[in-house]
Amino acid sequence: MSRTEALGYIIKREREKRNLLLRHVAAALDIDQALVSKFEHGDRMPTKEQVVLLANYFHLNENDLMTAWLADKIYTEVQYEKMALRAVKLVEKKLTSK
Amino acid sequence: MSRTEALGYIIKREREKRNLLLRHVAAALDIDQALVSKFEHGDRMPTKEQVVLLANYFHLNENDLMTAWLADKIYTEVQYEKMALRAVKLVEKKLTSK
DNA sequence: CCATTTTTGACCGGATCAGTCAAATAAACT
DNA sequence: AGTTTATTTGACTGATCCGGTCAAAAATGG
Repeated sequence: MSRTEALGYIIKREREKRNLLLRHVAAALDIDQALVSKFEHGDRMPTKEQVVLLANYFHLNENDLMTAWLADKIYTEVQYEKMALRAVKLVEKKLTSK
Repeated sequence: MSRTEALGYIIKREREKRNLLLRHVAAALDIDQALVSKFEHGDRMPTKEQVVLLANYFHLNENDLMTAWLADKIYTEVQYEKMALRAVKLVEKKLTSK
């Protein structure tokens, strides 16, 4: 139970919109349905490959979903850090000038 | 040999400025001197506790060094990702509105 | 050269994390 | 109510990641 996950919200919303069961998504990714549930709740992160599969399966823009996934990973890493915002801004600067 | 590390540059510069040997820093942190060398080259990351020790040892601002350390960790995670910049900006937004 | 310092590679142990299974809980339907 | 189906949760596992060490190799410099 973590609940900070953008990707989780996205795929859960999409799944419910299409009236699909966890089992269906799980079959498409060839994983346990419990794992899909955990993706949606953010207590397991999908692999990069699974993000691509999820995007295809739900007909979502791959770059958008990948961005959400990456952002979740970063956020998880820095969320309790006092210097989080400064660090993120520093990285942004570095990426921009690359 | 990675060379993207801000923290590594900082402590190496500081160490040389004060004419200290790796062995001295290593003793202060109670670790192998090889590890300190790797910190400087960015192929091992110090722990959070070690960052504090390094800041104290070199009389550097702890928040500054911690920021560099965090930024290095983030950058390492996203540097080869196409969506890195978008993700980082998203995290920044989330941190700002927290 | 020789002594000292730094760097590098191989390896180890612990932590982390995706993944599974089964039990527990929650929805949904009759 | 009870029953079935769907979801969530916890415990556990195996593989990968990463801090750390040691010793050898490569620099540095006197």
